Amino acid sequence: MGVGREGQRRKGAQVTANGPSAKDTAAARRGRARRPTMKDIAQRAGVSESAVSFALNDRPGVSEVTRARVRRVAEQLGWRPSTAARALSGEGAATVGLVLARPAATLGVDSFFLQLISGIQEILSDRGLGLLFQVVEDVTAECAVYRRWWAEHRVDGVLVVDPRTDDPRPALLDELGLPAVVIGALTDERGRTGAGLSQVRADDAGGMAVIVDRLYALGHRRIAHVAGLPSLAHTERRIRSLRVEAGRRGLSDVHSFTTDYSDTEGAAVTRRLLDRGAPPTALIYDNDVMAAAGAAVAAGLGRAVPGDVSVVSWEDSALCRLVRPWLTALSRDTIAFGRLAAGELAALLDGGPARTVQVPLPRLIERESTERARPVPQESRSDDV
Amino acid sequence: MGVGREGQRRKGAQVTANGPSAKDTAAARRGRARRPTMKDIAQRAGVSESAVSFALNDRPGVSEVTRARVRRVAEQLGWRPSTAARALSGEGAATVGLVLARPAATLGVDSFFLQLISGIQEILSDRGLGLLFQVVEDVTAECAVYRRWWAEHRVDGVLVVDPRTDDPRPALLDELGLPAVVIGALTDERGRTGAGLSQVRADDAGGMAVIVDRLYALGHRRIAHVAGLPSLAHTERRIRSLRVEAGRRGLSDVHSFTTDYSDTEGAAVTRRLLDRGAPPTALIYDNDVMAAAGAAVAAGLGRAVPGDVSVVSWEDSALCRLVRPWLTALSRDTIAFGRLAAGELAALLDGGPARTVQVPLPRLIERESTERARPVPQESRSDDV
DNA sequence: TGGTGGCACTCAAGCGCTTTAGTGCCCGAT
DNA sequence: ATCGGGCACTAAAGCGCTTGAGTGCCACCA
Repeated sequence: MGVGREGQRRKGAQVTANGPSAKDTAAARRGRARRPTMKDIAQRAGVSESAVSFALNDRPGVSEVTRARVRRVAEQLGWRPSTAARALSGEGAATVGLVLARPAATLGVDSFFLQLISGIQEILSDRGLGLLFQVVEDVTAECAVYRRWWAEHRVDGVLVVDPRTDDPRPALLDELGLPAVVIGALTDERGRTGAGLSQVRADDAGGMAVIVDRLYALGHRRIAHVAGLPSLAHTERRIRSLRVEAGRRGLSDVHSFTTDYSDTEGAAVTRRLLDRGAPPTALIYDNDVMAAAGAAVAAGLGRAVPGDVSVVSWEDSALCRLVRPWLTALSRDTIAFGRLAAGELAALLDGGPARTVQVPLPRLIERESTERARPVPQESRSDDV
Repeated sequence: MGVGREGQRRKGAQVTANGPSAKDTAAARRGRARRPTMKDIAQRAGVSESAVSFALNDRPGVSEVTRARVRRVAEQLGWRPSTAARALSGEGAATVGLVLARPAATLGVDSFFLQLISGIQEILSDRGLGLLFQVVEDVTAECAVYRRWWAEHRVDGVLVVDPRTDDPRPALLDELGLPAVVIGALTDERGRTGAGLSQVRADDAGGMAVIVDRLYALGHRRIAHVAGLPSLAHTERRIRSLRVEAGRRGLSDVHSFTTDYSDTEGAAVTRRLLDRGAPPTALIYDNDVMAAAGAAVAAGLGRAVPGDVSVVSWEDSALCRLVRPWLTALSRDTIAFGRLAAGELAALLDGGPARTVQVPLPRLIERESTERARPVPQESRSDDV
C-alpha cells in the first residue's frame, strides 16, 4: 500500500482523474494535460536526453538521421522547451521587458503605445520571445522593476521608453548587465551610454524642421510650440530644434511651452497664447490630444482654424480625422518604429553590438487645420523661401 | 592547471572580470553583478537551504528567531527568488498572460485597453505577478499563444478579453488546465464554463437600459444603435438588450447595426441611417470613436447635434470632450474593471473557486450631444414615463 | 529509566534543460 | 597488430528552488 501510493505520487500529473471523484479543487485543475518533456522524446526516439538536446538545438554531436528522428518525435508530441528550465540552465528567460512609467490616468490618451507595442510584438513573437509588460507611476518605480526582473531572472533585456534628461536608467541597466534598447534616444550629444545599450532614435530635429519649413513657407512668422513633459529628452530636443529653426530664419517670436500632454493643459496654454497681444498664427502641439483640445479652444475664442491660426499635431491618429477641421499632423510609422526597436534588442541578445539607429523622417500630412497665414501689414513677405 | 581551470569554471559568474581584457562581448556582459541565491543566504545564516526555504515562505519548520535571521540576511543580500527555479520546482511561473486579438491597425483607437491593463497591473504587481502580454491578429492565433505559453510553462493563468459568441477559448483553457478569467463575460445564459474559469461581467443590459431610459424620457422614439463587431459576445448582448428595452416600451423603430468599431464604418452607417425617410432621432454608438465620427457626419449632412439627432457614446474618454458638441457618454471605471479582473485571477491562482462577478452599473454622463427630441406631430407624448 | 512526541533542522531528490566529460566504436595510419 | 583519432552518443552534474523523508534533541509521561 505504501509502495503503491509512492509509485502513484512519483508519476505525478500522469494520473488521469482516476475515478469520478472529480472534485474541482485547485489541485485537481493543475496539469490536466501533461506537458511532454525531453525525457519523453528521448524514450520514444530511443536515445539519451543529451542527444535530444543536441538534436533540437542544432548542435553537433548527433547524426543527421537521428536529428531528424528526434525532431519528428518532438513535433509529434507537441513538445516545447520549458522556458523555466531553459532559464535555469543559463539560457536566459526568452523574455524581454517593457515598463511604462505613466500615471494611470494619463494613460491611453494617445494611441502611440499600443501601436508601438504591436510593432514590437511582431518581431518578438517571430523570435519566440515573450514580452513582460508593466505599468508604473514613475521612473523610480521603473528602476525598481528592472532590479526585480533582473534578480528574479525574468527578462533577458528591456525596451526603455520615454528617455529623459538625466536619465537614471542607462546606468542602472549597465550595472545589472541587462541589454537594453532605448526607444526615442537619449540626448543627441552623449551617443551610446555603456555597452549593451542600443538606441532607436526618432528624428525630432528633422520632424521639427519639416513643420517649420512648411509653416514658414505658408507665411507664418509667429509660431508657438505646445510641448510635452519637460523632463522627457525628446521634448527638450524638439524645443531646441525649434529654436534653431527659428534662428536660422530670423524669427524672433517663436516659443515653446511645456505641458503634461493632457487636453486640459493643452487647452489652458492655448487660451493664454491666443489672449496675447500679438497671438501666434501657428500652433504646434506635441501630441494629437492637445492639438484637438487647442483647436477647440481657438474655435471657442472665436478664432477660425485655420483662418486665424493654423494647427499642427505632432502625432497622427484617428483623432486627427475626428475633429473638425481635420488636423494637419506629422505622421510616423509607429508600428515600424516598434519593429525596429525590437529587432535591435533581438540583435543585442544574439550577442550583436550596441548600435544607434535612426528611423525615417516623419511626413507631414496636410489636412484642413493649416493654411497660408493672413498677410500682416507691417511685414513684407519678400523674404519667403 | 587543469584543476585550476576547472575550479574557476565551477565558480562561474563569481569571476569578476579578472584582468583588463574587458572585451565587451555578449558573454562578458552576462552576469556583471551576481545574483544572490538561497545557498548564499544559507551559508551566511548558518542553516541549510531547506531552512531558508521554510523561513522565506512562511512555512513551519523553523523557529521564529531563525526565520527572522534568515529574513534579515535575505534582505541584506537583496535576494529575490528566481522565478525560473520556482517555476521549475512546480510553483508556477508567477506570471499571468493577456493576449489581445486585434489587427494591428485597429489597435489603440480606443483608450480602453491601456486603462484596463493599468488596473490589472496594480493588483498583479502587488502580488508579485508578472504580466506577459501579446498582440495577435485573430482568435486562432490567440489560441496558439495559449498553447505555447502553457507548453513553455510561461504563465499560471490568463486574462481573456473580447469574449465571443461561440468562443473556442474557454474549452481550450479548460483542456490545458489554465485558470482564466474572462473579462466582459460570455453569453449570459451559459454561466460558468468549466472549472477554473471566472468571469467579470460588464452589465451590458443595465447599461443599455440606462441609455434607453434616458432617451425615452427625452422623448426619443426612433433610436438606432451602431454596434461593434458582431462576433463579440457583448455586442450581441447589447443588441438583445436594446430589443428588450424597446419592446418593453412599445417602440418599433429601434434597430441595431454592427460594424468593425472603426470611425469609417461608424460614419458610413450613420450616413445611411440619416438618409432614410424617417431617420432616427437618437443614435447610440458602441464606442467613442464611432460616436465622434457619427456626430461629424450628422453635422456634415446639415443635421444639428443634438437639435436634430442626439448622440450617445458607449465609452467615455478624452475624445468625448475633444469634439464639439461634447458627447454624452456611458462612463465606467475601466481601471477598476481591470483591478477586479486581476483580483479574480489572483484568487483563482490561490486555489479559490471560479466565480462570476459583476461590475457596477455604468453612469450616463450627459453632455451636449443629447437633448429632448423635437416633438413629432403624429405622436402624442402622453405615454411618457 | 525508557519510551514517545514534537520540534527545529538537515538531506537528498527532483523539476526540465544544458553542457562537460567521458565511452565505445570503427577506420585509417603506422 | 596497434594505436590514434574522429564520430555518435551517454552519463552525470548543475542551474535555484521546493519538499518529503529523515535525524537529533529535548521535554514529558508512565
